Amino acid sequence: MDATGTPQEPGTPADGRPAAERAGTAERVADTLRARISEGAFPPGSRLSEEAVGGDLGVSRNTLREAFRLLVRERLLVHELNRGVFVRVPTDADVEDIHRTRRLVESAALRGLGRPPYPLEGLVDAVVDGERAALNDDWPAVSTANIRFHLALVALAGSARTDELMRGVLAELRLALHPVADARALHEPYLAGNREILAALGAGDRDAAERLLDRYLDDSHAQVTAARARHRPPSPAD
Amino acid sequence: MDATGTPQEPGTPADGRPAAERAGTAERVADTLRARISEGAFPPGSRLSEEAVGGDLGVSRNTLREAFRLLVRERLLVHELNRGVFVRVPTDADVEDIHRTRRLVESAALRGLGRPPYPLEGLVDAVVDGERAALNDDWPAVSTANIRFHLALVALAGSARTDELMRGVLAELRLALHPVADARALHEPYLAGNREILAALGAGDRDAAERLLDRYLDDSHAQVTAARARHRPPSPAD
DNA sequence: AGGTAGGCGATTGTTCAACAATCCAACAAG
DNA sequence: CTTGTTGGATTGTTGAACAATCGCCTACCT
Repeated sequence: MDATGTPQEPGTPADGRPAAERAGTAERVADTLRARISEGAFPPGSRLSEEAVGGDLGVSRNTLREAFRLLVRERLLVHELNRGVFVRVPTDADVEDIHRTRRLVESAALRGLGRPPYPLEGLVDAVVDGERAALNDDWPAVSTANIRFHLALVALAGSARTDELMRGVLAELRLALHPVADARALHEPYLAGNREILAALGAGDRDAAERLLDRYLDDSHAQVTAARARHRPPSPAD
Repeated sequence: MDATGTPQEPGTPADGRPAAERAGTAERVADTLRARISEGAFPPGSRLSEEAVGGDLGVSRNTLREAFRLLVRERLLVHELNRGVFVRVPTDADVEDIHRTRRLVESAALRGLGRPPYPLEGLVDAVVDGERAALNDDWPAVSTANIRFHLALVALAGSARTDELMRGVLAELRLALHPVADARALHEPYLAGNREILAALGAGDRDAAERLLDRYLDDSHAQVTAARARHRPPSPAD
């Protein structure tokens, strides 16, 4: 009946969340919804009806509403009183704020590094995965690997709270990128960029890495904004 | 019956949250609980019974549970499955991570400043309020002003997401500080420190401000940790 | 014809009551 | 003293009910 509906158990929620303690139904539902949103099953702007989603996932309205609250707080959903919850539609101002935050945090993570060598395993893995995905023309996977690269970069600062901030911000960025179809032109350039940053860090040259990162963020912001403008629904004013 | 219970409407939630859109019952309950926790009505470690709190505030269990989820996500409460929600008891590791985050973000906020002059109104207000509160021996208010000072400092970076991170982190810090009774020894030294930082910024000397801030954070971490150790329940291992 | 008030269906907001699952402390048995 | 059991209390989750609100459609009035 509800073949796709029963919320399967994501041993580890696949997004990297530690899942410190046993999960209740609400958080499992939230995990499921988070995954569906980020993979585009619910495009930005779409409404999530309590009845429809609840029936689909096989949970009651009350439990579902608890899950909604969680996702609203992570800015994946917005809640309009008496109108329901919608998948967030990030604005250009959001994209700008996201990049401001990234610049602040990622730069600071590099600047705070001590003396080399640095523990770069996470970065290496992300770069390798990204390049492999590119060979397979799997551009969503390239995007995921890119996000993992920057998460690993922030992880060098060694702060759980900062990591979580970044996880949220990058999830938002993915949301902002969703309407862009041809992910290739958008993600391909950064494969080389990430490898360069990694190489600089491997050589112990923190300052060079910071300069590269700064350029990366400038490029990213410009590219993302341009791509979004290109893919904006044709101006409805005729 | 529930004289103190009825959740009054906090026009603006007093904590500085913008309250972008109309608030539902759950978020109002969350605001009330947040206030009560930060003012110590619910000390860290205490359990929040659904029945008791729900009856006190005059809301149903379901609505209350929605509010609980919100506060769990901001790390003010912890949720143990089938056991209920408890006011968070920050560990020394938490205090360390909090300071790591503060150092990362606050330093980056200063470093990202452009050319002087800087918009320092928020910082000035916080310093003035703090000094006035000190004259009145109102040390909790001094603590609040100190938090406002550092929030204003981060606000110089101009990122809403960063501001929100900091709001949460500083609320956690207040929680970690709660068991410490004599707030005076803890907060008094920072009055002068904050004024120094403000003076450096007023003079346009960003680097000096950064050095002062760094020293402040070192001091703060050491002092907070020491004070917490002093006020820890006598070690039960004999 | 056109704008407006009002009605109506659908959805959310909130509460209530019920039952299952789990925990915990007290107690009984070995 | 340890172990197992039992029973009460609390949370987890559901389903149903009703109020409040929204958006649309229609009928009415000018």
